[in-house]
Amino acid sequence: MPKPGPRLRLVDVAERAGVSLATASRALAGRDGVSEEVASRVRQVSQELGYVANPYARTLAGGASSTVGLVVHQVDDPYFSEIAGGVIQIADERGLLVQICHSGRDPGHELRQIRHLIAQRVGIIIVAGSGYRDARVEADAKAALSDYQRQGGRVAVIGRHSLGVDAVLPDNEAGGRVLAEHLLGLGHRRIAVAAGDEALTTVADRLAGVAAALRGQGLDLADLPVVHSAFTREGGRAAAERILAEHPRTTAIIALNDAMAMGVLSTLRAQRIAVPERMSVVGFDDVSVAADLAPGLTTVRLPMTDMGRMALAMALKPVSARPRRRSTGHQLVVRDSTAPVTPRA
Amino acid sequence: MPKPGPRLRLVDVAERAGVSLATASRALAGRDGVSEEVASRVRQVSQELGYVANPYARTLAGGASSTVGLVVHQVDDPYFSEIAGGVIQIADERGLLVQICHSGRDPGHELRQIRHLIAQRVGIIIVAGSGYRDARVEADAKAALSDYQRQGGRVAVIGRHSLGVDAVLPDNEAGGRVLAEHLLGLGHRRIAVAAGDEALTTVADRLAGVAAALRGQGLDLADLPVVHSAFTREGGRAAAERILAEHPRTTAIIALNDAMAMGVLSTLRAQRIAVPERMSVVGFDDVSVAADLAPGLTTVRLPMTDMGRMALAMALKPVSARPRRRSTGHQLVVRDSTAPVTPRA
DNA sequence: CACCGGTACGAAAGCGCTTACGAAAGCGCT
DNA sequence: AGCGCTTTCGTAAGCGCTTTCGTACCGGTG
Repeated sequence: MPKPGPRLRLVDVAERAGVSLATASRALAGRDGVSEEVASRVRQVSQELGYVANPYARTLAGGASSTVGLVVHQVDDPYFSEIAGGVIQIADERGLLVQICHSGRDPGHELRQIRHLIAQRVGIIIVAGSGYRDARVEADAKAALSDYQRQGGRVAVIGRHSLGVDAVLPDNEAGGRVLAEHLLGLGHRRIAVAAGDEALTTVADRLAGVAAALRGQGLDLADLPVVHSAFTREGGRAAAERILAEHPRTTAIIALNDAMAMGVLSTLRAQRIAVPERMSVVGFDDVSVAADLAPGLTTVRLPMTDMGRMALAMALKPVSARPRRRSTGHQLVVRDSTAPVTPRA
Repeated sequence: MPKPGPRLRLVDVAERAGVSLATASRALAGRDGVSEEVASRVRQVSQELGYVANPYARTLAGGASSTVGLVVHQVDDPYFSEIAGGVIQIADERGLLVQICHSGRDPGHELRQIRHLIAQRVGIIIVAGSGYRDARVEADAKAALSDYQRQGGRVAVIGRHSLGVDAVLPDNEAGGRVLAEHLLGLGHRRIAVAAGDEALTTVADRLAGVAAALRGQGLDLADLPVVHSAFTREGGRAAAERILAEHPRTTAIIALNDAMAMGVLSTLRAQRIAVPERMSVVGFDDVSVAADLAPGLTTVRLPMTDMGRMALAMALKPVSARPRRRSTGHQLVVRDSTAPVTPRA
């Protein structure tokens, strides 16, 4: 919108510095072919005048777009907003701008967002959040992104392995196993799982970890109630209600993320079921509020902020032949929502 | 970054539709001077080919930048991420992109962010979050924004009244009053306040509301402990610790936002002080997790998502001569963190 | 039938920047 | 002194779009 106005252009800076437009451009871009003396003069004049390049002109002319597009499932979910916080930290340091797009947990919309970012020629795209088990969905996204990379775009994903690009990967399976082992170690056997949308790979992976831990004790996940519902607080509430109704003797609930765990806790509170005395509950992610719930939630910590930082840092590095993968640590955080199983009345 | 590549340009669409570049541009922009027949043909071809305009070229050529810059104090604070959610909803509907900038609660950095967005020529700027009581800070921000408006930029602010632009304003004072009245009504007299950064107008306004309610009962805020600390969970913890140490007979704590309330609850839990039996606690904002805390937090609800939506909608409307103000509703939500005062041992 | 106002379209001029490409100047060498 | 090389800088050609201006053509009028 802003009309041309009397805005400062690169020519103005160049004039004031007594050099040509081209030289000024080179000097500010830090390319060589400019003597250090001239370069520093240009930089200083630019500083004094408070010059800021017009990014539209810059990008149009073939320079790098300094915008990073971040695609998340849901902006107001703490898991994603903590990741966004990390991305924004790095972006701020490098003078990049972050555009956040919301896919609303709809793979179709997500693909549209990605395509739109590409068409917009943002310089970097980061896709955060679980992949989908539907191979078609993943193939479409992969195709769009590798096309984009071929044109020089930078990409990194978080928590998604099937996209053929640099990825930051938490070990969801190990996390699930740790969680289940913790409960098994406390003596729980009647364990139920409040799982998120079945279509998500993250759900499948965490579930696989749970299954592995159970097998270690000679148990089979198939014998336990696994209720799939939305990967949100609301979904957690719904899942807990079903678990309580259909499997009243359950002594522990594994929620596959903290949002669901919060829903589970809320249902338990509503039904006046004491946690951890009558029911142990665990979550996954350790979003920052998890510590402040009552009882404090036992969960597996993922370093979301770092994950965001790592993803952007990876995307910024020179592209390598084959996709890099960095796995994040994870760590069981035991708080007050779990306790040894107690003999029931 | 993306190299020119074989991307679809407007010329391509124009050619395929058998019209000139200029006509195609007009047709897609919906300006008149194009027959409906030609216009719909162009639109259809564009659709078929999946054409997306290059926003850099478009903006450079003087079209409206379709980016909205959203400046918030802290991205990973639920208060702001819920606002962001609302902004993004509207932006998505209109095909706008949202750039979120993080000021880190530093007025200097905030001003830099605003200036940067202006220099970038984003079409719309939304500034969310409390203003500062320092007149210089507000004057600088106001100057930058009105300059921007003079050049055709659209602006709206949320929760800030001194910037001379369209604003969405919650009634912080009334909210503070309602909160204090609720506690007074429950018989509390030894009330402490966990207040945020003194430099923030929001803190001052909410405090003024509390003071007004107290006056209604013949009490004076100056006689009560008001502990200023960061407007965050961490700040809430610190404030609660000081309150407990210095005023052990306190029976109720007013936290001036939910983040602080969560910190307060966390400290109380650590010190094994039962809420609401031995201490009532109230917050402000009703962020979505407030309902899931234990005990459920009594607080004043602000419609954050709507506020984000309203702000963008206002900014999008044709500019009016004088700044518009829309006030938001607020509503006391009583949950389980407050109870009648009980005689102390 | 010449004339005019209006509408539908095309040609071309930028927007502010990056980046070939080429010119000029400095250097060491023969 | 003359040659080729490198370094430093200026000239100019776009990037893909919007928009001004001008042209062609329409129907209706005198």
